[in-house]
Amino acid sequence: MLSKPVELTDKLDPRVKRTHQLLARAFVDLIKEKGFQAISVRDITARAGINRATFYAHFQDKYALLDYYIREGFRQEIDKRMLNACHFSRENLRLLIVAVCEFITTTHAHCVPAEIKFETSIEAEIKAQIYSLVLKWLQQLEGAPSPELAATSASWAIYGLASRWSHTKEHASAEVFAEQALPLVLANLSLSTALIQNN
Amino acid sequence: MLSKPVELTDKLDPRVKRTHQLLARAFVDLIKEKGFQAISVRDITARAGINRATFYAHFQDKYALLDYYIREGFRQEIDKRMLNACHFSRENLRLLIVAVCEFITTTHAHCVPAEIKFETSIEAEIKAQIYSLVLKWLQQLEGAPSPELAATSASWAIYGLASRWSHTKEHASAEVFAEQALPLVLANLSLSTALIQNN
DNA sequence: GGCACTCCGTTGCTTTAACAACACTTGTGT
DNA sequence: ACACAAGTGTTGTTAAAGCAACGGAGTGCC
Repeated sequence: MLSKPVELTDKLDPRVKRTHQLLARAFVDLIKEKGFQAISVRDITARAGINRATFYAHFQDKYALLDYYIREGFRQEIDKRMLNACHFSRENLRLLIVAVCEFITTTHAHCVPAEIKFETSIEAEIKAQIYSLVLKWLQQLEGAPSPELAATSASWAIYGLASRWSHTKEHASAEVFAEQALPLVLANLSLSTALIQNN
Repeated sequence: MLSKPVELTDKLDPRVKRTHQLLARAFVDLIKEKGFQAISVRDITARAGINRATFYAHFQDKYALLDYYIREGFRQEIDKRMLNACHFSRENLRLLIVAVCEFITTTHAHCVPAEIKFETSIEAEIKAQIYSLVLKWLQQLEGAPSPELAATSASWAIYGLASRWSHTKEHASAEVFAEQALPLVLANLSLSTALIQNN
């Protein structure tokens, strides 16, 4: 169990799915109430109606649950826009930026201010997922030089831009911002525009 | 398991509680959509995310689930008004009538018209619970003659009145109706008014 | 210091749920 | 008449969750 908390969503024991859901729901509720640091594993399991020993059968500690929750949340944000099934395009890259913006704002709504663990976990997880997604896109193109470097710079740039956007008072909509950010990210990708399918 | 679906609410395996809840929730949703008759056990378990074999570990069939759902629903309606913890009084009897009215209206909201199985199950279960509650009250008084007969007539009268009320177009509020019905029920109880604590 | 308290992470054992498979009944249509 | 689907109950086996209990670590308190 400890080896693979990687959700395949389908074909997974219904009991496991339920336990994860219940824990995650109790977790976010408690975070809204007390903040992440103040929460104990006892709190989470009591709220979820799950035995404490069962918690440890699924997650190493509350930090692992946080990571899991963030990972799954962002993955769903990606799936919702069907970006995993798609190829590289200007439009899909734009949607990816929007997805990052929206995920950051929704998680910030839950997070009591200045909980660094929250921020750093989000950053690491989102960048990792952006990286692997963009890398997959670039590898499908086959004309791109050093896709690893390009994916790295893209993931950092996208997260950095979205983070700055979210911390800006009175920021524009995610859609508008994405249009602004898009050329910068495309530049970072250092792709000849010929490779990019418009729309 | 088949012997005791009597919910004690507390001190019950969390897994059992969850299974019951999930089944009940899926059940009412499906009733709203298709009506009771059209539902199969497969439908319920599929919707609830519960294995079909597990269903049969808890309930004999969908009729048993219906009974369980009604029983629990009305029991909660009683608990909500703390009538189980109380003694007999004019006010508590009034609250009991209100509880019956409200329960009937909420369940009718779920029930597609003219499903007799629904109606008859509700009637039987509610009357039984009214009976045992009123009987307990009367036995506490100790001055009441033939409490069994009195409780029987009260349960039939209360359900009958409430049922008539619910089927009347443009009926008054349950509170108003309860005030009307109260003297009739008290008469049925054939108690000397001296025994009744006012409020 | 000693004491009470709370949380942590883990263990052995028990209870419950999942799952696949089975024989059986009840239509439905061709 | 026959296959065919779809639902019903039931079974044996396996995996997950519950549970009580443990030692250990930190915290406050007198």
